[in-house]
Amino acid sequence: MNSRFPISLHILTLLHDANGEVVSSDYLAGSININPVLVRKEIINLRKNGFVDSKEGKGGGSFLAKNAADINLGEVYKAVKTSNVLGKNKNEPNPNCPIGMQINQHLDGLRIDAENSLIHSLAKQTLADFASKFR
Amino acid sequence: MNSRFPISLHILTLLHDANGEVVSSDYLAGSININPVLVRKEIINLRKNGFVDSKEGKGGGSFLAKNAADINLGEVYKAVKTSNVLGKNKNEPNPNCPIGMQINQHLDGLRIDAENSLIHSLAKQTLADFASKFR
DNA sequence: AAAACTGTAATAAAATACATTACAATTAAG
DNA sequence: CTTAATTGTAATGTATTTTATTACAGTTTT
Repeated sequence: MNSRFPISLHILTLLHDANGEVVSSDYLAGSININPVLVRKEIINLRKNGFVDSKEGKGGGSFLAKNAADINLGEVYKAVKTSNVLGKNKNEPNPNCPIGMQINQHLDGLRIDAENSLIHSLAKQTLADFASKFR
Repeated sequence: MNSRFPISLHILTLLHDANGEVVSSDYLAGSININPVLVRKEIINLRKNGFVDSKEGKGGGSFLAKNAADINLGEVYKAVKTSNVLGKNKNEPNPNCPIGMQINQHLDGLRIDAENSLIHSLAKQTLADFASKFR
């Protein structure tokens, strides 16, 4: 598992806190404690998903592109998710085994349900809700 | 993300299918298409959790130690889970940043809820239910 | 023109996951 | 009582994924 979700949410929370002011990738990276290049890559994704926008050049940086109340954490999860929640074996199971030949379709069923529950749980909170927990 | 959940569930399904007969790690590995040593390691964990038992020596192998109707998939998940569902950054966020200093506790809150939903979703099915989908 | 940024590619390092080899210990069966 | 089949386990190697680093072109502000 990578740490894209915590990183993205950390970025969004900092941007929310900045109240519309642009924030540099160096500042974000300093709070998260990771390399600024990773932050910029993650911001590309957040931008692609319409959560943030950025300004190039001196004094540039990123800022929220939507109201924090209109970003729910389920959407954030969907925007960053790469791997399967339940894990996935990349070796094909034995097609000559009656169990092996069918298991992937049944595992997929489980995964879809599990992922929906997880997203549903996250979607109960917006970025505004999450940010309001900080004091 | 590793593939311990699919591997464990595959093992359990095969053992269920074997109707109490012992099944060798070589046979299990052949259906899953992974190395038998990995299967044996995974079986150690399944045994530790009371799901299976094994017999050493010639003609040995593993078998279910509980009724398949008494193993729910949420328990299986809990038995194999290693990583955090939402991912976790192992670098400590900046303790001098008001957001950085508090974010982990709030991420933990999210993770607990998300993980509970996921486990709850899996717990709707027992191994018997899962195995009954194969035909 | 200089400075402070973003965007992006390329490469390296570190961490994790999986595979393989090897062999001792156990058990069954002739 | 020897052989064969199996588990248990350690040690090591390989592949994959994740993160970090370096470098620099392009953009914008001052």
